[in-house]
Amino acid sequence: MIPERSLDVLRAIVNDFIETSQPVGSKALVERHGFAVSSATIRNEMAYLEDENLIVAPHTSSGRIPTDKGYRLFVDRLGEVKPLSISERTAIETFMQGSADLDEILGRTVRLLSQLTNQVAMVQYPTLQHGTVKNVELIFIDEHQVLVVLITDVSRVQQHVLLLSNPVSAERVAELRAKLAGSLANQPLSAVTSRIEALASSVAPVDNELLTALAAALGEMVDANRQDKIILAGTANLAKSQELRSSISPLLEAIEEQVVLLKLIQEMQAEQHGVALRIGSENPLDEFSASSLVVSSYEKQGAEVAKLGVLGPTRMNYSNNIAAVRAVARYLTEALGGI
Amino acid sequence: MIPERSLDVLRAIVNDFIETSQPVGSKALVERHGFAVSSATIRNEMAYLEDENLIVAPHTSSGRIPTDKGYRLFVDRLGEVKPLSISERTAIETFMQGSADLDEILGRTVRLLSQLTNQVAMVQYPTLQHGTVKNVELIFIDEHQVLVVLITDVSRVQQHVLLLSNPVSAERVAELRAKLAGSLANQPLSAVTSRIEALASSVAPVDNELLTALAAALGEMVDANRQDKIILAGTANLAKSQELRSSISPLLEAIEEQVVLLKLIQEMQAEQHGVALRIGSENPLDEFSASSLVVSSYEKQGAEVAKLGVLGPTRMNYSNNIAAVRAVARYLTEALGGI
DNA sequence: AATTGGCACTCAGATAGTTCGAGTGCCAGC
DNA sequence: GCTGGCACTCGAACTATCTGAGTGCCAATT
Repeated sequence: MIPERSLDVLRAIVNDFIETSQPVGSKALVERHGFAVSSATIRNEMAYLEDENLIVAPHTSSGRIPTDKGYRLFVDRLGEVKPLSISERTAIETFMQGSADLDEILGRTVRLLSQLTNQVAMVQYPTLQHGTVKNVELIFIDEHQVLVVLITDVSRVQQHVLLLSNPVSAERVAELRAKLAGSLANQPLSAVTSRIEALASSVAPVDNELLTALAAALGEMVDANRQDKIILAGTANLAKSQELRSSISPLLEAIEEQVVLLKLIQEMQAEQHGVALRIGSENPLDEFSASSLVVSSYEKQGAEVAKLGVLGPTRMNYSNNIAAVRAVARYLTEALGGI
Repeated sequence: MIPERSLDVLRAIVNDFIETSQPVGSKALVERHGFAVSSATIRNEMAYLEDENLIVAPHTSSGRIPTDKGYRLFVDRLGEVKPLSISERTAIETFMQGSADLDEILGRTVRLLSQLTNQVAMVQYPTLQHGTVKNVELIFIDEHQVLVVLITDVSRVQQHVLLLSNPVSAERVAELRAKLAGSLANQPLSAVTSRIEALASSVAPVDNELLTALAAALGEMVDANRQDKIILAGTANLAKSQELRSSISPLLEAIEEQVVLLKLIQEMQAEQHGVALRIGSENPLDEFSASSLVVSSYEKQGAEVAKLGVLGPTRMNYSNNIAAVRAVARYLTEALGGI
């Protein structure tokens, strides 16, 4: 077990390093934190922490900086998540106010999170494995085009235009719409495919092309719900961070390649505070070995729907960012309750 | 007028500098381009070009690099737009194949353009100042929520959820939908607001909240058509360019701030080759003073709908990029003809 | 009049030496 | 167990020197 005072020293080192981004030395530590011992004693502590791989000296006889393991211990045991300031709180509230549309809410959320943390913020679109159909609409555009709109229970609206080689009449579309609505309303998404198949027998053969196209489109929409896109904000913050500057290009590529990022945040499990963390080399991908991820889930009607979080250098203000991510997730959950 | 040989020298300098990104000297020029004169003569030419502000020496006695004015002269008079290679052509064709959905087409387009040019690519969503309404749909979600769907003549589909404080019945919504469809179908977008006002007198006062909300929502959607969003791809390429590296953060901010970027490309006018160019300091914004923009319009049914282009360092391969932007704009126009 | 060879000159970049000081590790003494 | 003291280390900053690519200019050549 690591003694209490050593932990105090580690905490001080992490805090100072986060603030100054300079390796921190024994003397500065004593001065800034009012330790009741001399710098020599702190040096001994530091030697011990270095043995434990919690801190490291970038070169002989310079101050120490935390290792990933050190940050990990810090967030697990030492960081108090400080509550947001009042101004931050009101910022969140005003930011979230008066938006009804899912796209707009998520857009605001991601910008808000980026502003609060000064990091790259990301918000995943709600996934709906266990969602249900609220409504399906067919809209006649012209005789070769029909618009399908799928509305799910988080007020997510998806649309797709069907292109038909055989002409179809507005009446037929209206007819099919009625059948469809009756058959699919309030069904779980997983049942959509089989329901449509069941419908196939009850419609006139002329409508077969339409129905086939419909089945394919709805299948795709349901799939798209399973693993969906991420929206980003504040990528410029990456370039501001000294430590990520050198590796910024592969990082940008990785986060632009949504699949990678989705997989990454998907497999993160919430720890304490209801927030999931990946620090530096804990990330499976090399591109992320100098970055940390702070991720939380948000909910809609009591069910987890997707994740949001921030990405930044390992030298980030964890207390702040954890608090911000948690708060924003909570506000987003709240905002989604209303739609 | 600038003599022919001086122009040859300028062309050689631009080409070499684009290739090597090193200042180019008189000796290297003679060697690489088989000029039939000695390096001393070339030096005289270079002194002349420098007087004309077409090239500049980063420091006394190093080679020269083109100025923005030099690039401008190059693209206006000296660059042949080389046709794309066959492999590039087929890449475009396969890339564009088999997509029906506007979102998907534009998404593919922007990634394609980024790949072809190795720059940041951007595609603006179609704007519809002069568009017409194809269809308006009201979809009953529950008694406090109604979904409005607006379909315009480029198969652009926009949606918005209305939140109502007073409950509304499905029947009323259906009723209003019928009226709405009759009143708005095939009307120009600009007429939407007045049409809705006209409708106000003919509906029961109970529906007033719905109608007001509807008017607001449609107004916003029409507005959104006027100046709409841009999608980006390949931002990682910014970081790869040596010359933009230092100023990458404000640049990222500027392009993430869509409004700025939209305004910028909006006011660019096509020059020769049907492509608009802004080179370095020709851009009104300081953030862009080290970058060039290559922009083209694309069309839908013979009318310009929006723009696309690339952003990169002033030291970019203009011949290539102009060709790529032009070709992609053409293919996109073609692809949009089908939907 | 244009071109050329020649030459002095400039300056960024590389290499090397020096100094400075923040910071360390360790030890003897409290 | 803590502390003051001290020798030691090494990056950063500064200076000096050298090198070579490249220039500008001029007198000689075509």
